[in-house]
Amino acid sequence: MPPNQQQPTISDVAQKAGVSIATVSRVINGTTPVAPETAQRVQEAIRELAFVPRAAARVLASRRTETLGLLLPEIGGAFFSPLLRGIEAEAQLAGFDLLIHATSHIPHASTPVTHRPLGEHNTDGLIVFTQSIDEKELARLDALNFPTVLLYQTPPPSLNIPSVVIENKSGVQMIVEHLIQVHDRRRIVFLRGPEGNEDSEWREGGYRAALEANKIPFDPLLVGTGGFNEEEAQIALQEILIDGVEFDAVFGGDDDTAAGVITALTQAGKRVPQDVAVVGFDDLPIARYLRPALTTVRAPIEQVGRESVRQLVRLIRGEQAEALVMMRTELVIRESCGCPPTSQTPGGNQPKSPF
Amino acid sequence: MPPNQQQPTISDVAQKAGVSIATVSRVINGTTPVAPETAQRVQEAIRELAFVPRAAARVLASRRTETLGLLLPEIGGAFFSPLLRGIEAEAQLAGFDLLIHATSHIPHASTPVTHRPLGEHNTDGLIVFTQSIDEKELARLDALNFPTVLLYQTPPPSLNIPSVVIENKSGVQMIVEHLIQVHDRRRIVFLRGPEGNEDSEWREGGYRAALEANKIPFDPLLVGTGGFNEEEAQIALQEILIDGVEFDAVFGGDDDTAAGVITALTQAGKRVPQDVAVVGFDDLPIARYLRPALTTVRAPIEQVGRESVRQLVRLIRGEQAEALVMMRTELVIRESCGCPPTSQTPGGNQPKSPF
DNA sequence: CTATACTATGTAAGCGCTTTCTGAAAGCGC
DNA sequence: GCGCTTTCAGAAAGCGCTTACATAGTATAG
Repeated sequence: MPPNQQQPTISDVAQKAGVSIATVSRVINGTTPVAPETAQRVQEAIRELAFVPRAAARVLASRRTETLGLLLPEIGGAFFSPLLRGIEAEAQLAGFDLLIHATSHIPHASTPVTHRPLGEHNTDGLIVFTQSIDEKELARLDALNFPTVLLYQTPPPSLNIPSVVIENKSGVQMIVEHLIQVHDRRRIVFLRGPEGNEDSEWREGGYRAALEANKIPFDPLLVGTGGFNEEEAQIALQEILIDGVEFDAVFGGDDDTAAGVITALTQAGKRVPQDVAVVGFDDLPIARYLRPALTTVRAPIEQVGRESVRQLVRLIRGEQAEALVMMRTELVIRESCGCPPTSQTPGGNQPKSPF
Repeated sequence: MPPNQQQPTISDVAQKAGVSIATVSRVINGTTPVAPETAQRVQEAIRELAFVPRAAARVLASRRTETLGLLLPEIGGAFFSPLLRGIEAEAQLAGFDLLIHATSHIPHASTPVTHRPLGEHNTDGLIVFTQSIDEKELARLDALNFPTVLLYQTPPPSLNIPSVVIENKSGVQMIVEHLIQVHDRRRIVFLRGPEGNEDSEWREGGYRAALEANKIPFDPLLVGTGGFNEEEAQIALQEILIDGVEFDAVFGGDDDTAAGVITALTQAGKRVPQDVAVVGFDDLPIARYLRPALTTVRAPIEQVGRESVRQLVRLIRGEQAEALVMMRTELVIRESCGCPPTSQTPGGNQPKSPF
């Protein structure tokens, strides 16, 4: 059954403490000094009645929601754990609640435009992950001057929305040059991410730059599409194998891609890294568990999340935010590139959940 | 800068459409039939003004938030990805928004009791993950008759809150008996989860039941604490090795524990599974990547999430919810127990993220 | 001792919706 | 045509807070 007893309101507290509701409000919010003795009485009344202010009423009256919205294409997947952790932690630090919405569900045909799950009507600002809303909606938010920060995506040219991204190109260039210079690989396969994914394009840029810097011609036969997805990558690599294309290394677009690649290679009887070196991008937890352990580029996912909240909070406070924050990436050498195993404790370099 | 132009309100729409605000409200909510022609005019006005109703005002007036709250001890960690996915998807299906809050941050000393992040003041119901709030708060919610569902935790005896859990005991018994009967192991280490964790207690029950059913005496020397955490488990197992306790198998309390165990064993020069068989619980994505691939118990984490939302929605609608839903678990045989490798595609049995 | 300035608190006007109540107009049977 | 029901729409009363403004009481200065 639904809640039966009527919740206490601010008037109940006021009555009990023998003050006006304005005073109760002031005690709760600390907006205006209240005589210590009065405050004390109010606090007691609050405690005795177990009074919790109705959020909707505060929001309506104050026009502040104290809530941040996060828009994602989906919420599962290893990638989102550290991202969510960072965003949640930083939001909490700044005193904001977090409302999360995954956009990629089948929309009910009946859903009217008026029922937007997240927006200016219920949050103070929005963090928008790449590929979660369309450009039109983005333009609307921009026109409204509504605090918005993009994640893993730069704004469309016409819009002026701050964005937080990672240094894809130089990170990829580092790792591909490692394959070329340290391991003497020259026929390096690259598997792209999903269509239209900005990270993927930058990573391809890094890949090409590395080739060029080492005077290796770009060969379109060596490029496939792994969709940043393990199964898709596995299939893509199998096709390349069937086509008989020769190669001695693979740069998967991300770690999931690399995982699929390793599976495909192993199944085809190729040894990793002796026959084919494999490297990824992201340094997800699985990178350490793959055999051989995956050489990859560490992207500070949790930090990216935190940073996006920081920028958003600045926007909400009416301060200036950085137009673009690009987070440093870092080469993580393990074994799948052909380097010898390190003495590093296999299980000791990532924060883990107790569950 | 903050939003500058004033957002349109329901009155603007009413004026533009030449009707009263009541009519606009009726068109938006479909609560009362409105003449098709009038509705049309209203819809147009809404579109032209890009009107989105202020959530706070609706909530305040209607006393429904259409929002579900999720309370977690923390939000990172591989375990939470499928859980969040399930909860988010099902909440969306039921037409609820999702407000998420991780409780385990360092609370500001200044945080007043009146600023509860999630509760009856801003949600229609709460999903409470184990170890995220204390019994007192739970009792308060129960006394309020506020729709609440427990996750991975049964209610304290005095309270009557529905709860969704997994079948720990029989799952564990299956896997431990597999070690005993199929692989002839008799000295099996068990590493407990965090103090007070209910799952861990049930898993210990399953472990003991398996021993008993096979007439193997329980040996306290074989029990340690892994805290459902990779590093802690690694250290715990190292200590058992140092103590010189003899054993031929390990049941980690969960998959993370098993990962730490495998690391510790490998470092100590033990072969898995020849010298020591290792099994886990949960079937997290990493289970497939460990070498040897981890034999474990599959817990339908995503389904648990979905089910908890379903129960909660029933509660919110004033319907009866199941006092306890216990989800089936399932044995997943891979290689770490000593079984031969299967032909199963290593990368093909878990939904994965494209990122 | 009065004018001035605070300080602590109360009064009351909304915030933008939903919903109950009411009434006008239209449809219906006879 | 007359009273009845039915349909559609408006008026207005809140929902439970915040906050601008008013006011009483008290301290400070001249």
